[in-house]
Amino acid sequence: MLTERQEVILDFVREYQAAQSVPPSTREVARQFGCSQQGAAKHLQVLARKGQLAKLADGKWGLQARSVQAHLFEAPVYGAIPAGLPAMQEQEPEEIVAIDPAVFGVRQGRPGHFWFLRVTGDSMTGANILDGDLVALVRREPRPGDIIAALVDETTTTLKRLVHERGRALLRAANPRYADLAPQLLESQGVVVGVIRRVRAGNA
Amino acid sequence: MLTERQEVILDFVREYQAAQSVPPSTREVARQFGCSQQGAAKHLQVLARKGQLAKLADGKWGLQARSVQAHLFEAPVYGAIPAGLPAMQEQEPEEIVAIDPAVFGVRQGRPGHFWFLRVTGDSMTGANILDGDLVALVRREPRPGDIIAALVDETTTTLKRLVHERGRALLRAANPRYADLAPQLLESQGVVVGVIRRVRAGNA
DNA sequence: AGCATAGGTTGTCAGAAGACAACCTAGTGA
DNA sequence: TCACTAGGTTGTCTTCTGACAACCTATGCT
Repeated sequence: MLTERQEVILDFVREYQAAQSVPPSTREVARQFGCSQQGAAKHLQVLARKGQLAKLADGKWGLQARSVQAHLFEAPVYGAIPAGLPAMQEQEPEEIVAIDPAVFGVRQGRPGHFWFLRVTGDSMTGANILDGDLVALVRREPRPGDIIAALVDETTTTLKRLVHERGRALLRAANPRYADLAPQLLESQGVVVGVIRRVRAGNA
Repeated sequence: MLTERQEVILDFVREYQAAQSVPPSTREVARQFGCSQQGAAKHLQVLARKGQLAKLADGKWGLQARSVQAHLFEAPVYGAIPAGLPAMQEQEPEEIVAIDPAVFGVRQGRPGHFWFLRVTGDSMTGANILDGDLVALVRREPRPGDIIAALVDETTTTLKRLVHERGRALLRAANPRYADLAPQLLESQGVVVGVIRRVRAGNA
């Protein structure tokens, strides 16, 4: 639908508006892309015609506050983090949710600091975390008692509680059907700070 | 800290910016309050000096995008709704959370349509809703199987599942220790669409 | 009495904004 | 070949913006 050129210009407007709280002027867009004011103005008009931008109250071309803000509070949702932490940045999130991290007591951090994992399986039902739930995670050093997203076998991510017993670190599921794990190398991808569950009509 | 006059002007700027995505000009503020442009300009400068507003990239006085947006996605959290539904609007929320209702499959609605209730007690632990959780509710007609915030005795709000048995509507707790309720007059304040739980470090 | 603060006024000005007109150049499909 | 679109150019114009200067008037504190 959008050409490449239009795409990058739209991105610029988005970022500018998120940072400056005010859409860029046509001349600023022009300066950024090394073209004339009219060139930029035409692009913005085209983007507006295609529904990506709107003419705001003061005549400027920009995004509605709703759209800008959606990009400010958004946190990525992953289905699983197959490889190590560095790969997280590169991996495409399954979904994006817009929520203020402060709800979970997390101050706005760098990207990659706060993220969500969609829970699969019933290993944490004892901690009232169900299949399909979204768990909020932060990147920080896990403490005993924390529920963490742990990387085992370097392939899959599982949610387990970190416990210390007889001086050893163990991963314990909150479900008696699962045995403890005593990994050689314990890699934590994040510590659970919250749970979000969508309740559908009339489910059990 | 702020005078009355400054308070209402700040409110106007906030609302204007949330609606228009762009801060009002000094003249628009002046027009709104029936004073001169310079009168408005002075107020805005004072508000900026007091840290409530900032001078934005294009010279306008307005709020940062972060602040505007916080007011867009926010939903009220109530501890309990003592009186009937109409009173909800008037009651002061216990807290405000910023979250996109779309996370729970709710399209942005009128104010009062989407709200949160802080759960007290253990009557819904069987449905994995714990004491201290935030449940997201929407105002809509409840269907059998829904968990609803029900008003009983016209004083307190309780969370119960709506079930139909032998043609009668019952309120059933998700905890065997509580008996079913068969109220004469069933008033639903909202239907649960989601749960938010803040998980603290190392809790059980 | 003296002085700072909140709130207000009128007039004027320079700068920056978007818009318009007119024209150029590839590429693409009928 | 013709028409349409994407992308680009240079001028020029009007309108709106925030800012400045200068001054007025309460209130309230010292």
